[in-house]
Amino acid sequence: MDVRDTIIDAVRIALADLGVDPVPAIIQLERPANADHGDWSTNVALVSAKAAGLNPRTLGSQLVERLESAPPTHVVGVEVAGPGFVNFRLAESWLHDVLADVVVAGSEGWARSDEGKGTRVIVEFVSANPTGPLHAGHGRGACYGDSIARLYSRCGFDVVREFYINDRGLQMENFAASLAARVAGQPVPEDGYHGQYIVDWAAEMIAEADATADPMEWGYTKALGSHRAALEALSIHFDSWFSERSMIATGAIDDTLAALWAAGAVYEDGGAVWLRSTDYGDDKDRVLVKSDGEPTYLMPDVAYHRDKFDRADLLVNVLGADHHGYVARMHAAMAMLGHDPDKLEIAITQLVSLHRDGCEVRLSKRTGEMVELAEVVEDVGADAARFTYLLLSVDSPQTFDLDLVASQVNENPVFYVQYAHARIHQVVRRATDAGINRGELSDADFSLLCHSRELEVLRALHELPDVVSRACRERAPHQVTTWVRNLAASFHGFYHDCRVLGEDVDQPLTIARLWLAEGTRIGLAVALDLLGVDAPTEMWRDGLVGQEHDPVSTSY
RNA sequence: GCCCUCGUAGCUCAGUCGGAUAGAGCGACCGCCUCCUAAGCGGUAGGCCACAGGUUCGAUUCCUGUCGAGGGCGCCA
Repeated sequence: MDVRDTIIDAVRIALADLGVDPVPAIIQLERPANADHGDWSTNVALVSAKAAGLNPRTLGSQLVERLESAPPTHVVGVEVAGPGFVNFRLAESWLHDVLADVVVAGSEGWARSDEGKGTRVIVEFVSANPTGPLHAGHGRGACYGDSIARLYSRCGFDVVREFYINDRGLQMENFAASLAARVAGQPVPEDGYHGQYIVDWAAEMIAEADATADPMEWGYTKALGSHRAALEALSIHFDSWFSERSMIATGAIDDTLAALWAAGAVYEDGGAVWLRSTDYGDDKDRVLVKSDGEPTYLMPDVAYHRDKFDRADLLVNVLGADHHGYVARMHAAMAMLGHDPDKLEIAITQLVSLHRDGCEVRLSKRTGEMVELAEVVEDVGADAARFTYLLLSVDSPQTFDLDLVASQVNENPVFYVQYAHARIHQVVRRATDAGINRGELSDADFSLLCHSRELEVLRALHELPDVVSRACRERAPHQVTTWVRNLAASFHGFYHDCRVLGEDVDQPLTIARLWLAEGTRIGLAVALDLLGVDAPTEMWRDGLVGQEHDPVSTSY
């Protein structure tokens, strides 16, 4: 049982004994910023003062009296402070119990939960049109979407990663026309795609000497292949690629339109079919079928989401901020089809702006100015790219300075974290060489871990389950990034100040510290896995290769 | 004009489910390798948490407004 639950239960009983009615449903217990305020603190006396008919300080004092008479496990001090906070001081033994919990759970079990209770969730992300390569901006949504999928999995959801392919419509036609024009040696149409890649792909098409190839089909295959390759380079794998065209074949689009008519959700005006999205808070009604009889992008999209609701309990879409306007209309459409719009969660990522040579590069396939995602990954490496994309909250716009990132690859915080992991493996190897093994958990004496550096690492490890749970709930993988940087910092501090091996370290302490390293390894492994970043067992900086090390392993 | 996100140290950003003295990295300055990888550790300097009101015992955090930045407002996607 987590020490917090023990304390909260004791507080609840004490409040009831004092006649506080009602006892608050939620009793907040938090770790004070200031160590002088103890290990854990509750504001319950401030919150419940009115219900108790006492001033907060008095209620706090009475609580302290009660709690001191029968202190919960690990609690060695209770006091009232400030305006009425009740602060708990704990014996270090509570952190030693945490370490035991961590190593018993292992990297499979620690910070894994059942919160999702098997809820089926489809995370749809990237979903870039197959009209050109992915650019650096797509990388953010790609890494973000994959990481929240990992978080959902770890929290007990049943997750499908899905890529929706807009493989028909006006943009596809423009793309095909652009490709065809280049193949024929003619200028690209005004509203076509003007990127260099069109030139390159046209040349490839000619080189393949398949004159009969349909530019749309050839280009579609080419673009999708390039998407897969770029994502693969980031270790992002989709479980499902859902084709817009497939819904024409299955009749899903027609069925959906019929369902909308039946629900009174649409009307005809000026030869077009409109969705009554204003009934559900949208700015204006939206066209589903154009007056020329062609569907807009929205029509198949509505059908697609209807299909997803047949397959899952919760839909999560990752979209760039430039698609924000889409939220209200899709919620409206789902509500009108009888689905709970709250089960369609749309995560908006603020845009990535790219700088190269000191200038901003606008990312647009249509104008042709772009930096390919594959190029970024090649330049900085998959781990640095992923970590960088997941460094910030997606609510903040991100500036990616290619020159800076490329020149400072070795200063990327990802290496700081990975190095902590590599150090752990290194010290274990050294211990093994010296004939020292952690042995059985039950033989270790964790009470020897009382250095402030050691306790700091243990406190960080204790936080991980909460961090993961919250990061999942808030769909905020950057919280994991922040946490793992902090764990790495605590570990490096420990490693610097506390020697694990050596003649001046008693064997029981060495053993206890090896277990601490193992606990840290588990924390790093769990967090890095959630971020999709490798946890290398060794890293050697160029030029620092020791003679006992194989130069081949210099890049981890 | 309306909608979304944001405004925190010189720079890039955490923190904000309301809590006690607001943090990190980079940059600047000063230190630490006879010792498990110095890809490491420590110290100093640096803040009207954009501004103004409101709610509260308590606001950087919640609400309203103002200013500023980015994005959106198409029978494109």
